[in-house]
Amino acid sequence: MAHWLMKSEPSVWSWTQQVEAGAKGTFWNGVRNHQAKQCLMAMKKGETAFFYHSNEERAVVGIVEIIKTFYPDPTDESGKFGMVDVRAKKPFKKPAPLTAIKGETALAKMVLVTNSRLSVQPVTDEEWRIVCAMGGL
DNA sequence: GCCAACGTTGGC
DNA sequence: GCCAACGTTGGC
Repeated sequence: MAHWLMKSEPSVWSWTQQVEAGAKGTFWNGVRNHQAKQCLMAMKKGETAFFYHSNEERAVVGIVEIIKTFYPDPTDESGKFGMVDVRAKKPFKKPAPLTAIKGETALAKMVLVTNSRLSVQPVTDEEWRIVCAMGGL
């Protein structure tokens, strides 16, 4: 099963809001980048993704689960992009900050490190395991 | 708030 | 089809 990482600015959509959305979850819209779109399209129901707070916080704060696969984003006028639905699965006991991720040599190839601007990205099994451990899981 | 990195747009 | 200009993202 594949793993992912999804970024959000906490001032726009935060982990707290994701948790409040509950088991029903919410749609993850606003992706307007083809690489990110490819990732969204590759996601399968039941797969898991890190929830990363960008900008103000810069840390992985929890895990979300994909509950609905790729479908068109009604807010995209071009009709090219789409979104998935996610629900909060598990919070990190403590956030795994970007600085810690960058300081770990085994994570040097993480997309978060090599292509910081990509908003939805794949995570390898090993990276998943290490970052979960950082988060106290 | 600044700026580097990247993606997109548009003129040629 | 190339590339300069511009806009956006996100780390610092």
